Amino acid sequence: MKFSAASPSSNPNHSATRQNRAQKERDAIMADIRSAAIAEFSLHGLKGASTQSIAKRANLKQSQLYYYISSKEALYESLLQSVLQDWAVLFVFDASSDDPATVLRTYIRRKLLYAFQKPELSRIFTREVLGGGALLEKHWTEASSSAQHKVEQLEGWMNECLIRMMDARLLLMHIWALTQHYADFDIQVRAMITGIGGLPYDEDHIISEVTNFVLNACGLPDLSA
Amino acid sequence: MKFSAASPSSNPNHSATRQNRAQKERDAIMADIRSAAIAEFSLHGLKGASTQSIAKRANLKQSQLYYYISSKEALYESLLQSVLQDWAVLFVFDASSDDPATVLRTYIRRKLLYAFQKPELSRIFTREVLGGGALLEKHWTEASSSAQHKVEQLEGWMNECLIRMMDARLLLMHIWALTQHYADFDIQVRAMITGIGGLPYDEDHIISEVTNFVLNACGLPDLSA
Amino acid sequence: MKFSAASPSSNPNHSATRQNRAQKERDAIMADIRSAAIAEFSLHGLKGASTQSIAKRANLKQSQLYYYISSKEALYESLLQSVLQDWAVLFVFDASSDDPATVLRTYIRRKLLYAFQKPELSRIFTREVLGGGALLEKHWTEASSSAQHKVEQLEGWMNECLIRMMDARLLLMHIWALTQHYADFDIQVRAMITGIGGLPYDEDHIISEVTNFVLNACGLPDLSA
Amino acid sequence: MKFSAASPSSNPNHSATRQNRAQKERDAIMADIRSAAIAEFSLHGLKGASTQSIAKRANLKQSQLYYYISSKEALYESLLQSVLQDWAVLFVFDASSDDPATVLRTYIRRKLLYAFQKPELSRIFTREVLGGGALLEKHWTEASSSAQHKVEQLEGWMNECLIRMMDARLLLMHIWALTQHYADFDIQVRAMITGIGGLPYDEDHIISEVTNFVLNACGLPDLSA
DNA sequence: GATGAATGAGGGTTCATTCAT
DNA sequence: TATGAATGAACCCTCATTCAT
Repeated sequence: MKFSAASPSSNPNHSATRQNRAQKERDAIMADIRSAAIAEFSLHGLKGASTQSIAKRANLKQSQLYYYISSKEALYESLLQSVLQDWAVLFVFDASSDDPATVLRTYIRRKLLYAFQKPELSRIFTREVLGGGALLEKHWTEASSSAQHKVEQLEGWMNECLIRMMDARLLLMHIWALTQHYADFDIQVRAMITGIGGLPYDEDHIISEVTNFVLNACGLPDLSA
Repeated sequence: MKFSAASPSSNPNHSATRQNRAQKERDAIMADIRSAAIAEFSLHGLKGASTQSIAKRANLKQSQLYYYISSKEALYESLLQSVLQDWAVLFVFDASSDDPATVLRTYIRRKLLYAFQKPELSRIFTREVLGGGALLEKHWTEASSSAQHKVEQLEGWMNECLIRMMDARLLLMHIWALTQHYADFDIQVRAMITGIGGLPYDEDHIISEVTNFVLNACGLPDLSA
Repeated sequence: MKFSAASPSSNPNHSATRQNRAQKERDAIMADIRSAAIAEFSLHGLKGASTQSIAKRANLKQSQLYYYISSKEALYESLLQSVLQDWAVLFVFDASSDDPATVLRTYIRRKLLYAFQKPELSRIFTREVLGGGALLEKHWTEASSSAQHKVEQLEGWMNECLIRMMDARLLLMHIWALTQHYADFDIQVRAMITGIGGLPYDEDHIISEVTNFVLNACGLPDLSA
Repeated sequence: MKFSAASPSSNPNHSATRQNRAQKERDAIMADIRSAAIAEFSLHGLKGASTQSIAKRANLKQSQLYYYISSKEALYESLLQSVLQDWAVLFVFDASSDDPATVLRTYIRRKLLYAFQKPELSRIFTREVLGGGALLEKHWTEASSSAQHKVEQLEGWMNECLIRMMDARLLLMHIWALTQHYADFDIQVRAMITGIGGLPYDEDHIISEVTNFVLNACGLPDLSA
């Protein structure tokens, strides 16, 4: 770094390379820590997860862990922020279409895919919510206005009679509940609840079922059936 | 002790009465403990909740607590069983009617009322699920067959074309997700998510919105609208 | 306790006695802890002293210690307050006399006796001062007004030409420095400083020397010489 | 590195120059470390101060620090020795005069100036003394004989009736206590003690007051008054 | 049955120091 | 020489549970 200005390209700079490598190492370790933390926090929550377990899962000693993080709480909060940031992107209605069915279809699909791919992060969020959501308020803000936006669009469609008249805020919440469910509840648990073990829960199948469920609920009979 | 003033000598049946009263006292204390435990476990989970806080919330000393419970885990498990038992009753389709709309309406109403009245117990269940549900398997069984039952009834309705054709197991799950949501997510958090603070979330309003949502999703247009 | 109203004296009450004994036990243990803490804090300061050592010195396990105290800092602060309270009493000019020599003589004697008897407590104070005295401000207040009082009395004497004219605040401070010295510096260290080991530092001798030193400094030639 | 721009090739005497410079650099860093250590040790003591804070205050990494010191204790001891060496010089009666007043005046002035200029070093000494002074014995020796010397001179004056008759060793100690006080006790703390906040504690004023105090105590009425 | 006390394990975090590069 | 990383001990404190009275 100190030398990067001196010889930018002529000298295949030693220390810069080394630092680069070190940075990569560090990033890799940080990634390990984050994923270990996601696993542990998602299973046990902030209080219940131990830095011990997180360290072990990341192949570090407990004291090594503190070389990379400043505190358990800080680590937790940063993960929480990750979900919220991810969602700030997903929680958006596609502006490229005006058709309610299309917009909702895309929205639900995205939300579910995220749930399938990162169920653990999602669960950290839910756990936080169960605990009262004290930490959420700090990092919310942006998502809030996004929700307001969507509510208005839904209300617009209702006024144009494009979808069934209903409480738009609750509609949004229902979609949220349906999709979030597939992150929070493990395949195994879902199987238990429906009472039939070891089913082939095909993701595409779920996506289409949820989508049709919502569209029908909005008074948009699906053409696929 | 508390009773020494009541009937010191009138009743000759000493031991029986005293035992009776002791039993009542004991039950009252157990109830305190359970409700304290529900509060703490619902907020912090099994690992996160401390016997200390539970005892304090129940107006007991920590050592007194152990006269009534055998361990923190046992207490936790017994609460978990409570929810499951409660649900074994609620998770039943009313046999007195054959009309899908009526049956679903009742079912949803019951489930939501339970969510509104005992959100904390519900949350303990969700927390357990988030943790992988290891303990659930032990106490499931009965609920499982009940679910199977309902799935069959739903499929019957579909075959008779009384409700839209769809994956009955997922339908059941969607209803579950929608209703459970209102137990797990506090009013305050729901407000945050929809982005509008301090709304008057009328319970009847929610019940009717959820019901209409599901009925429409099942292809049963509501007549109330 | 619950029964103390019922039979105040007829019944040699069991639980009351037991509680009394328990209280004594507890007081004895607290005294052990305090004296252990005084020793450790006086040697190593707040940061440097470990709860481990304090516990060991008080014949307790580390976790037992926390049954009696709420935190290391709280224990430390309570000791600090002790000194200040003690001093609030000592740091007072005897009102029963108007003679400067007598008043100063008594004052110095008291201060030195305290230094000889509780040097460790005194040292905790000095250590705190060395660290900047952040905690002192919280518990000061009363001593402050007492100092102001004394300053005024000294100035009164000066105006009446009973003692030499000088900066009264500094005079007070000098007395303070001289007396405090005998608490802070161990006999052994004092010997080192004056360069002669193992002297018979007779307390009465010191008291009279310090007193004469101050009286002479105030322009009050001692009659004893 | 920092010097690579200075004289890259002009001077043929490469290694010698570089070594010279390196030495200077090293000395500069050592000075930084020492002053950082003085600050930290003076605030928190040996146990309480962390190599971390020392390194940071010296603008070094913690591991870099160990190129210059062998251990925290060694660093501490070397500082302690510094004070003692400084004092071996100051703790000396000026031989150019025979007049007690002049000698004492000079002595007190020097001691106080040192206290005002290097209060932190002084405090490290006091802290060590409070802890029992174990480390002091190792590095004492020379100061000891110097004290003995002074005691004899004081006793000489007493025998010649040039100053009041008193315990010479204690007289020396009193002077020491008075002067040391102004190093150990911060202006802020002194203000607290006298009960009047934010006063202009003029150094010259203090020097003259302390001097007069001692001279009067020795039976040498000051002429300045 | 109730209470204060005991206990050993564990949890989060910091520290002094060393090592490899 | 400088730097990030490693390490094991220590530190403050809390916990679940048991015991004696």
